[in-house]
Amino acid sequence: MDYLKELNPAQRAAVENTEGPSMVIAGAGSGKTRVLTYRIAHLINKGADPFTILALTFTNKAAREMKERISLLIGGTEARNIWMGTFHSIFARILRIESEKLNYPSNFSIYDTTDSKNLIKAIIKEMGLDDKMYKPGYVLNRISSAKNSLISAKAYAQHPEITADDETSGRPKMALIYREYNLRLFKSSAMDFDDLLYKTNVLLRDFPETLHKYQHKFKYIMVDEYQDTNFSQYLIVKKLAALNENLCVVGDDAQSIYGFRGANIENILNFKKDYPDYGLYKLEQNYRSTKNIVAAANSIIAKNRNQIEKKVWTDNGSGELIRVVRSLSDNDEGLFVSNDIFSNQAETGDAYRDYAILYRTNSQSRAMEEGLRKLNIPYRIYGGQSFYQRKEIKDILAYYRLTANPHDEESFKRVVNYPARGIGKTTLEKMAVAADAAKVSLWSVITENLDSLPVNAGTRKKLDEFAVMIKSFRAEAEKTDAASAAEHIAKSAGLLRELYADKSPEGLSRYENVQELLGGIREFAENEENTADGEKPKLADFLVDVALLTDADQEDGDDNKVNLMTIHASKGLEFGHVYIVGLEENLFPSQLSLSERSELEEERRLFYVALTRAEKRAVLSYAMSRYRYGQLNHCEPSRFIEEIEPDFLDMPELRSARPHRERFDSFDETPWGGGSSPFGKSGYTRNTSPQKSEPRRPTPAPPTSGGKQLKRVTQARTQGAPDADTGSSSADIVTGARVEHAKFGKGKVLNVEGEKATVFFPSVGQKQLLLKFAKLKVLA
DNA sequence: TTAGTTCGGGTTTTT
DNA sequence: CCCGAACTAA
Repeated sequence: MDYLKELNPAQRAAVENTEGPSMVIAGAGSGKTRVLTYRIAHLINKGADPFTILALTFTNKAAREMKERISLLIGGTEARNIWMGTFHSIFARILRIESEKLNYPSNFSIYDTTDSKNLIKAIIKEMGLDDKMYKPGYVLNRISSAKNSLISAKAYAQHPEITADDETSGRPKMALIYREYNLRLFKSSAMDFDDLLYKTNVLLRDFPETLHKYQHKFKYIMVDEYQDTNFSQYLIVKKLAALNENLCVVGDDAQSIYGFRGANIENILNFKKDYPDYGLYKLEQNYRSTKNIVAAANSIIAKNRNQIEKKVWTDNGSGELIRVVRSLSDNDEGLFVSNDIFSNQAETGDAYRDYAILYRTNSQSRAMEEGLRKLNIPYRIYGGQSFYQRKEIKDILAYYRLTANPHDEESFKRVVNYPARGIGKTTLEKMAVAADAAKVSLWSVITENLDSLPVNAGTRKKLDEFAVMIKSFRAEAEKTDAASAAEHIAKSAGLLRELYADKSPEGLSRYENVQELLGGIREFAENEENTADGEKPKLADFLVDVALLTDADQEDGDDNKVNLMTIHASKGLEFGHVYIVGLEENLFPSQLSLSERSELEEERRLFYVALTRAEKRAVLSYAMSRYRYGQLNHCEPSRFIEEIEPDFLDMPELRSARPHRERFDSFDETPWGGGSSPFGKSGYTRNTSPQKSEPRRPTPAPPTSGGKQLKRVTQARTQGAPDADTGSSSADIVTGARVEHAKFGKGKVLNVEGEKATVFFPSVGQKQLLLKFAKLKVLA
């Protein structure tokens, strides 16, 4: 029991009180994972059977890491038997066991978001609805929210408020789409992500003996990241825990960032209603970050209204102030951050893997990547387009899925004519009509009713050949292991040949990706953990989990690389040095969150999460202009920067000058700084400014004191590659010069300020252009 | 039926 | 700017 000594009193209480309901409120960096792992280890040490422990985590990766840590604590291989995983993967597993109760085969497919959207798209088309009104993404969101609130298609159609909503928004057919969508999923023997939870609820509701079975089985239940659970998940947990009530939920309301996906903070706030005699444990000591970071984070989260009272504190040193830096553009931001990592790394000797760049949206990674590449800094991007989302991977997996479950409509449609075998749109439409009329799957149409399909003999033959091929794959997959079957199918279907033929760089990378997938399957097949009764796993076994894997679940490797990811993806991680980039209004907080207080608060929690990832150093960065839809936009610094107690910030540039005597706000009409604006001690410039709620920030101050920031930016630029070829050197572009622009035609330069020029074009009027991007040709 | 091209529309976050 | 979808030519 030595390990108990490694815990502080609060942690230890949470670990030792294993009986009865308890809630652990764990501040950022307070050793939440430690508590969970020690608690489970403790249970096992006290004699609990690992098979009776259910631990629900947010990601597969979290589950895997926790298992490893538990193994280290208790030794042996027992940890392997704990039921630990994400809600989705654990209940998919249970649903496969109990599938026949729900009239599903155990090898049902799992549709990912893309599959779901495609299906909805097809339905909307078949119903002859306007796809501008009924956007697949919107429709899926709506259905998803319904499912996560356990509202069936029938209940949806009868719900007065919901239908009224749909009516007024001009989408009266929503309920019908929902019904048809479910029907089609069922016909395909498929479930979408939300079904995995929804159907589990149905199972536990309609089959009391099954509920009892699992209530008895799971004597101890633990839920990580409880603040991110939705109603559907909440109810599953409540039902399963009802018998023993040995339920321990762990979370932090301040880190709830999945509200958009139906997560419900109320679950945390309401815990005491369901379990009045619960034990409450607050972990408030932060072991991760410096005092400055903890205090800054506290000051930010204090702006939120709804929260459980707690005070996170730390014994760690004060550390550096949090630096705030500004760049001219998104590209400059990339250069600055890379440069700063480069010099800081050289100075501290810390490993590259100790650095993270966090952003709000995936699209921001590009500018960062470019900067890092220029300095030859190794980096790794998490998320973005997940490996499993890539077209070539989805294609090959569709073959595997179809092999395991030929009724899978989305997989069928994806591969029936890939590689091209002359089965085109027209044929597919006829098949869809036939399938709908007979209320069967597309597969049934070509295997059972092919003769009645109104197509010519040639097409019929092609369809039959396709069916024969898939059947042969099924036979192959039955008798050999996953790796051999996977390779056989990839080859026989003509996929590998197709990809190999493409010698373009993208084609090459697609081929490599497929090889990587095959390698992964080989590894899976050789892994002893997956062998059952001395037999190597089958292809179907590989497919069970693959739909639920995401990029974040891929092996980390020991690569020493700078980490790039969205803030969402960074949850639960920590890094010595954290750069939070793109801190601009409308980006972070996102434009879409500004209308509602609750959503703005979620953005703020997101910022809190980002900041609390940092151990010793945090840098906040924003740019003054950024490309969006290929267009340059002016940006304002994020309100979150202002919301931090200034005592914890090192923010020279907000008090000092912008580079040169630049004046970005175009209200100022004076061409070039004749009066050289005396540090806009408000009053001068405020006239036209369309003030928002916030007071206007004091405009630029003396050029001289801006040295620090200025130097960084320019240095970044010079250290990067020499200016991209703009046709003519930017030196020629001076005030008064006549220039030509590809789009706007001829114009006259009114003003040049550093990177930026104001040019007048007779065609479109006055334009602000960044010299680096606008390929201006200087006319004699 | 397919391949190649233009066109229009879209970026929040993910199991 | 980048992608997919619709459109157009073989």
